[in-house]
This record gives sequence, C-alpha cells and structure tokens, in this order.
Amino acid sequence: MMESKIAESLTKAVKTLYQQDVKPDIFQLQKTRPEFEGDLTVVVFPLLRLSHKAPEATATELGKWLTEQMEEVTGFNVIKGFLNLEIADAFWLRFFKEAAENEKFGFKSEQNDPPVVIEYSSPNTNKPLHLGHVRNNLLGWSVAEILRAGGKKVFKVNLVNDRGIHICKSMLAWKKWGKEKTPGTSGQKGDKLVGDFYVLFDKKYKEQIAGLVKQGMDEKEAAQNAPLILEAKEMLVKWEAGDEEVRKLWNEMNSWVYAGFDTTYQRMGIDFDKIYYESQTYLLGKALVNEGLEKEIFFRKEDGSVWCDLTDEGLDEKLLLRADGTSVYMTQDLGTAQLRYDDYHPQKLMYVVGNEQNYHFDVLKRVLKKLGKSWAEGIYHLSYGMVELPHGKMKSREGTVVDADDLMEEMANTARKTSEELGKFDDFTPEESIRLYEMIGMGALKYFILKVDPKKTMLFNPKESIDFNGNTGSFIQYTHARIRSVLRKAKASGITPDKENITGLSLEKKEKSLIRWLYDFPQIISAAAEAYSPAQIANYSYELAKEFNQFYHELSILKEENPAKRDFRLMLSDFTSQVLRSAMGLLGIELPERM
RNA sequence: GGUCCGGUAGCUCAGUUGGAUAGAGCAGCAGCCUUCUAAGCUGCGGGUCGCGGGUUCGAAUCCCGCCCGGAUCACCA
Repeated sequence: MMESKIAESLTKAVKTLYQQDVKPDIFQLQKTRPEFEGDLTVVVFPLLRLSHKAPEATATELGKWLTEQMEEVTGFNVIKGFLNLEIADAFWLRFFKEAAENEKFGFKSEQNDPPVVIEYSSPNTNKPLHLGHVRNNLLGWSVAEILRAGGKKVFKVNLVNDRGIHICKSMLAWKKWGKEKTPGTSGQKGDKLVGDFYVLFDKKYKEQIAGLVKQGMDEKEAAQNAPLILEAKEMLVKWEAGDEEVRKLWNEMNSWVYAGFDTTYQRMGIDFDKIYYESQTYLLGKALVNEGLEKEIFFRKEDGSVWCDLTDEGLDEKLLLRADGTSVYMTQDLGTAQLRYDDYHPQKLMYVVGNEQNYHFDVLKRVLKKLGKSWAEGIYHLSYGMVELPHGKMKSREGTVVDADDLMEEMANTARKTSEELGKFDDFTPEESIRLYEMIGMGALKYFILKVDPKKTMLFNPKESIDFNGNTGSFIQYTHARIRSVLRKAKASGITPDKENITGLSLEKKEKSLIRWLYDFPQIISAAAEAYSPAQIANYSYELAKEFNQFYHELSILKEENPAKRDFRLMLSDFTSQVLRSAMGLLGIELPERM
C-alpha cells in the first residue's frame, strides 16, 4: 500500500532530518481533497514537536526528502500545514494492471479462524413480514456477505419463534371461524392467512372483554378470564404436553406460514445456512438455569421463581424462570446461545435485532458470563434503529404497517412505470422486462435501506415512493448499464484491449481520480466489515459511480484516437463495472446489462 | 427517575482514529442530447453542525453541564 510505504519513508526522513525515532503509524495520510493539487496528503501539525520548525518549513523539508527518496513521489506542494504529494502515473497504472486481472479484487480469502454466526430475521409465525423485518433481513444478510468478503467464515442463521401463546391464538381462531380455509382453497399467502386469524382472535377477544366489563367485571380480570384466552391457554398446555391433535394443526398452520415466508425471502434475496426453531430449543435454557442455581449464581424467591441478581453491575434483578417453572424469553435465549456455541464454536455470536432490545442482550451476555461461559464475550448485538413513518412508528392497530410483499410489489411497479415513461428497451421480451423491473425495484429498495447507518433510526415515507434519481440504487445500476453498453460496442467493432500497451501512458485528471477510487475498494471492505456497516459500501459505490459518470462525460472512450488511450479507458471502464458489481453484490443488489 | 442511543441545509442522509473553506441527494432556479444510454453531466441559492463551557496548534468529531426526541428499565417476545 502506498500509504504505508510513505509512512515508512517518513520515519526515515524524521530520523535523518530531526534525529528522532518514531513509529510509522504517527503519520496521518489522507486522500488529497479534489480542490488541491496532489494525490496523498500528509498532515504535518503533529510532527512539529519533532522538527521544532514552522509547519510550512517542516512540510517542505519532508516533501523534498520524499521526492528525492521515493520514485513514486514525483512532486509536492505545501498549503498551510498540509503536505500534498503527487504520486507517479506509473504507480497507478501498475496498480491498475494488477488489480484488473483479479476477479476477486477487494475480497480477502477465507481465514482459518473460528466462524462468525449471525442471526437475523427471527420472525414470529403469527405475523407477516413488514418493513421493520425488511431492514433486519437486508442488514443481516449484507453484513454476513461483507464479513465473508473480509475473510471471515460466516454462518447465517434464523431463529423462528414458532411456539407460544401467539400461535395458539391463530390456531384457535382458525378452528372456530376458519371454515377449513387453507392457502390452497383461498389462494391466500400462508403467512397472511394465519396472520389474519391472529388479528381475528384479537378482535373477538376484545369483544369478550368488553362484554365482561359491561357486566361489571374489572378490566384486568376480564382480560384474564375471557373464555377465548382461557381456551388458548389450554391449547398451549396441550401443545406442551404433545397433544396429537393440537400438534397436527400446529404443524399444518406453521407449514403455511413457512411457505409464505419463503416466498418473501426469495423475492428479497435472503437466505440462511441454518434455521433454528424455538419449539426445538425452548427447553434448553432451563438446564442452564438449574446449573446456575446449583452453583448459587442464581437464587430462588419465596414463590419459587428464579432470578439473577445484576444489581452489582448497575442493572436490576432479572427473572429467569417463572414460579410455575415455565421459561421466559431470556431463558430461551440462554439455551439457544449455548446450542449455537456447541454447534459452531464461533468467535462471534451476532444478533441482528432492533435497538429496542439493547437491554435484553446486555443482560443475556452478563448472565452467561456469570455462568462462567467465556464464549459469552463473543456475543455481539448488532443493534439497528427503527424504521419510522412520517407520523412515528408503525402500528398494526392503526393500520400503518408497511407489508414487505406489498412494498416489493410496489417497487417493481414503480420501476416499470418509470421505465415505460422513459421509453426504453422496447425490444425486450416480456420476461426480460419483468426481470429488469424487479432488479431495479429491488435495487432501489435495498439501497434506500442499506445506505443509512444501521445504528440510526430511519424514515420511510410511503407517499413519496423511493427515488430512482440521485443517490440511489438505480443510479449505480444505470452507470453499470452504461459501461456495459460501451463494452458491447467495443467488442462489436473488434476492439480487444491489451494491458501491456498501457505502461507508458500519462493519466488525465479524471482517469487518475477514478483509479484512486478503485484503489480504495479493499480498504472500504475492511472498514465496512469492521464497522458492520453496509452503508459504507453503499456510499462508496455511489462515489465511485459518480466518479465514473464524470469521467464518461469529460472523456470519450471509443472515439479516442490514440488506440492505447482508448483501450486503457475501455479497460478502466470494465474494471469499474466489476468493482461496482462486487460492491453492490455485497448489498444483494444486481446490476443490469442494459436499462 | 436510572441506563442507553440520537440531534448536521426546507426534506432524506454522508462526514474513518480530532485536520484545509462542513459535503451529497431530493426539492427550487439556470444551462447541456446531429457525438459512447439525459435514470446522466454542469452551475446557482441554501448551515449558529441542539445550547453553553472546557481540552489544543486545530473540535461536527473528545470531556462536562443543560435542552429536545426516541428506546428501555415486564412473570411480553
């Protein structure tokens, strides 16, 4: 890397000029801002205590030294305390030649470390996926891909919450009022169908409560004693006891939901290496809790409930088992964490879960540590911000939930309308058109969501549909299509560029700045992997595409008269399209050949 | 009330471990298609980086206090 090479050289300079020994990492090197001449900039302020000279004098001395000692440094200028270095075209060309031959440019090969297990999606089987899940899924999937690109071995896992009172509610409502309705007979998507019965239960339940309150019952009491909820609880008991009939219905309705989820995941482009089901893991936590009780890490209250005391760590007491011995959310997560550790022995257990659960994961980690699980150190809660609507959070009661399937459909439709208005590709077959609209619609959606820093709350306005102009997925797709178009034309006219011809070229400004951006790609992947941030990939891709569009606008490629230059620009374009594909691939966004 | 997160242009968002005059997009205005795709390019206007202190050569960035918004502190998940 050029930066570290210069830093090395600067340590020698400081040694020679100022008789001081320093480490290379004290030098601050950054990309020279476009308004100044040069490629790399050294900030000299921190070096003044070594030189005991004015900033300009120090910068000039170092600049001279570097220019003399390093063949790659061809010149410099000094502005205030900033030393701007010019790097030889030959260096950039050499880099380009090498990088362009590497199809995996920017990607690290898999290291031999323990794997990272990343959980995302984690749906409930009583609710169809909505916008919040979309952010979760896209983030989880993309972070997993970015970690892979950064050389990690990664397992993507899902944890389906398929048991509990909520699914009994849907089952009960279906039994009472479902009239044997199935996805097959109704044509309705399975997750939607089951979700509807969950809502129906809630409606009927509320009616019962209201009726009881009218008869003079206390509201809380009514909620606990309404016949429907009693029946649902009874069903849950039967479920836990393994009652055949209940289990059969449960299996059937869950299978409808899974079919529905699969459709949604597929369209979203989300996949998993393994799916865990709570029905298969919810008992595991109890063993851990008992272990803690025996070791007197946990304690039992008079009513028989089991707790973990975290007050010495500034938190509260946390319930781990109810008085009746049944488990709570935390119990389950203790168990699944242990199971996942046993399955993979990972270096990191990541959970992509909204920031509303920060406390839960904080406690989870601490409880496991108290139990002496050293691997709990590897638990990492990738806590992302909520997606809000203009009037606040999504609320199912107010009907403001943005359904994932509807949203994707709408995106594809908008892509179609926009394309038709622009009157492009009339020669496409219907299948090609549909595929393209899907690509554009999903690209816009994914980019819109992933370009925002995961930690931050983001806003989605359903009335202003997601843009196709400016800083968008479409912009990058369009840039790619443009490049591919030029490459097709070059091929059609029999041009076959040769890398060996570029060696002596001198670079135009826009050519160099484009190479500069391409040169950064490996570091961008590392940084994004470090920060678990697809947003960094998105922002980089945008800058790169913008840089290309300027290059494209200012210089002609095919019409360039000098064949060596023409070929170089072609190869540079080709390589740019490759990096764009790589980068956007990490976000799950496909780039079209034409649009 | 305790803890945690956030506050940057009218709107949506960038801003690497502190570095040059705080940047994009959208929206608004003005240009650019007889030349490789105008879903593009160029220009203009738009800011007390919530407020006040501090640290230092230098602060949107670090520290302290305050204001505002959100989350959480469940025998819900």
